[in-house]
Amino acid sequence: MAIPESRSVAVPPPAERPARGRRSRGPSIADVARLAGVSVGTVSHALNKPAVVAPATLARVEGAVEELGYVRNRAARDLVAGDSRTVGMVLVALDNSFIVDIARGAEEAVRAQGRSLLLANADVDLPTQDHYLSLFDESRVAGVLLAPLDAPLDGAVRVRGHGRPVVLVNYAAEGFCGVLVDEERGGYLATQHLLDLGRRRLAFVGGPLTLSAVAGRLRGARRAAQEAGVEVEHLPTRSLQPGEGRRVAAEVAARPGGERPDGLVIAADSLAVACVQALTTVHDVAVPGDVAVTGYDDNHFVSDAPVPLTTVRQPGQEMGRRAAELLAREVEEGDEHVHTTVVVVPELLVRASSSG
Amino acid sequence: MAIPESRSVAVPPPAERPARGRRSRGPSIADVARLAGVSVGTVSHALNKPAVVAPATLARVEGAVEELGYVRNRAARDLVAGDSRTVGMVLVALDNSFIVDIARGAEEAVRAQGRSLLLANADVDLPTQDHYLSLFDESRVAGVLLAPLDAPLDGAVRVRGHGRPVVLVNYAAEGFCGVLVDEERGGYLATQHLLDLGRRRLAFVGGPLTLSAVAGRLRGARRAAQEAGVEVEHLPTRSLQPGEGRRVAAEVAARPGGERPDGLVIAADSLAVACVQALTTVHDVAVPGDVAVTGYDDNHFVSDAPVPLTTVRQPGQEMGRRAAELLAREVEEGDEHVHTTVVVVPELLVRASSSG
DNA sequence: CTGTTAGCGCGTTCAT
DNA sequence: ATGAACGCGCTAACAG
Repeated sequence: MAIPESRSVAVPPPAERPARGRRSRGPSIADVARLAGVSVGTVSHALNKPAVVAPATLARVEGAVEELGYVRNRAARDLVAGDSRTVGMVLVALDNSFIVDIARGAEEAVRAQGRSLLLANADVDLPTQDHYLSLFDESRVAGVLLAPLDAPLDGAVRVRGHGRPVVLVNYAAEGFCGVLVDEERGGYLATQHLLDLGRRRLAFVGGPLTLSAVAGRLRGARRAAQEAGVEVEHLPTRSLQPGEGRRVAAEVAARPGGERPDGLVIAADSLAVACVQALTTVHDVAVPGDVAVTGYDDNHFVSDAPVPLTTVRQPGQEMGRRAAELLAREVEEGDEHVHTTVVVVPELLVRASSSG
Repeated sequence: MAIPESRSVAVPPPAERPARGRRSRGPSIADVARLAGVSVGTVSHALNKPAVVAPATLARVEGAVEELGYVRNRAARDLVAGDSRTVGMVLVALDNSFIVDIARGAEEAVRAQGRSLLLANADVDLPTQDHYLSLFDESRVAGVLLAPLDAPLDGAVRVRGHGRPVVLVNYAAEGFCGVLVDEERGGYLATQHLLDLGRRRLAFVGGPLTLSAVAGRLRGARRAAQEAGVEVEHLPTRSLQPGEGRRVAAEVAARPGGERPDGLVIAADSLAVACVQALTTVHDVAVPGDVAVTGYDDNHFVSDAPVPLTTVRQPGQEMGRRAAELLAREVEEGDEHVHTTVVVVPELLVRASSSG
């Protein structure tokens, strides 16, 4: 009699390893316990408070960990612990040294707190910024540092609403701790400096004014000028790109001598370097002889530029550090926390573009 | 009769909220289920595959989520899923545009894969690099991208040993997928270019040669020269800092006319910009008239430099993208994966420092 | 379509 | 000093 077909078919052996492309889960604390001949509780103790476990068992556990290549599972640990020692930081972009300085300062301070800092690059895209904010939120990080784009803060508000501390860097908003740089003062310092040099026909170059930093710098320039009893003309730009700097250079050079500014307060180094280069090499206007120029940001290249550029340095690293400290405080204080805003002051760096 | 004291003491009410400084855990899926009047399974469905749940219940669940400010707990989700859609990237440093380009390319490609990219800055410190490698390892990320410092790869080897894919960027090592740039070719291109210009007394500036990238560029320079039947002198530097560039400039300028190189292949823009500036402004040596110069890296500032610098551009963004693609493949293929090294080619950008 | 339930890996009592 | 057992929040599998 024929064996029923359904029985004659060999049962496929259980897959030795997971399906193709699937990664195995790796050894767990239970595997370690089995190999070491102890219980999971003991392994956990050996891992977290080695002091309370007998040296002999400790050694056996360590041996098993080594042999198995065991790695602690952070998801499980965080799940039971209910909190995390990781801080998330979302950055508007990475391509300028100011932001990078902020990140480095934050990194240093966060590590000093015994925490770790994970960075996410929003790359000047609001949806991406919000994506990473949510990722950190869902990951239950201890807190979030955000150097946001100049745009609505819905994502940050939501995270904050979930009770997770969020500290803003280089951006002002109600309901958050924040670290700001005194933009107004930066504009004031640069302008004051040109006035001290005896320059009187001043222009502020930069835009659009929807960039709040630029608007602040312009306000500072106006205040300094007003105190000296002179005017500051505003030469607007559509962006902070070098091309706009070259355009302004041409515009300035084209004016008759008496109407041409003898001092330019420029809102960004990118703009300023291009402007100076165009002025000196194509329009035959001397810097600082005919026109003294200040930039803004102290980008890493401006001291090695053709005409080293006088500029306003923003203390990025300090800002990162302060932000991390504000965050730590907020984590510590919980609900009783009251928000604080730290304002740091920029610094004028005098170089050849204005020191003639 | 006196009531026993132990009974007369009012029992302290259970703490309304956790102890000071402790953060509450926030609402869980169970809270949502309770409020919506459904089971946790249904909530999970509503969250993950909304299609299979009745519109009415879906709405109730969404309402409850909204009202409670519920946030998915990624630790728990990853724990049960056993895998993660996050990729970790450890960067040797953030302060140069090449690395940042790599990070941006990687970010873009990783997002396109439906994954997220988290960055960690090692800040040129090996323990920090290893710390973040372990963090990602414990977090069970899908894989790790590493742009490492020029140092032993123990940490990466360990992570790899745990079965987690690690792709190296800008570093060569056995047992890993990697993306490299052909340094030798970069040196060759720059040197060939100067030879095409008719320059015959060539020098290569840079060091130390323990930097493998610098050594490769020098090899390429030597090969190009050999093919043309000329020699390349090596002018070593102790670092790639601008100061060393100025030092070399002085050294070159001090030589008698006949012994002075008429072509400089310089191993880094930082060095080259400083060298050119010193040559032209302090030593009265014309560039490219007396000496033609090439740099390396295409740092963002060299096109706006005094004398715009001819340089070798490394396709950072492409490298990041390729690395992310290699990683995705390795994640996909699991154990059957065989390591691949992608070599991308640099590109010569001719500018004024050599185009006279 | 919805409810129930069994783990995922770990830290933590509480006994022993 | 060690072990057993519970629960963190969630998904998947299955039962209804």
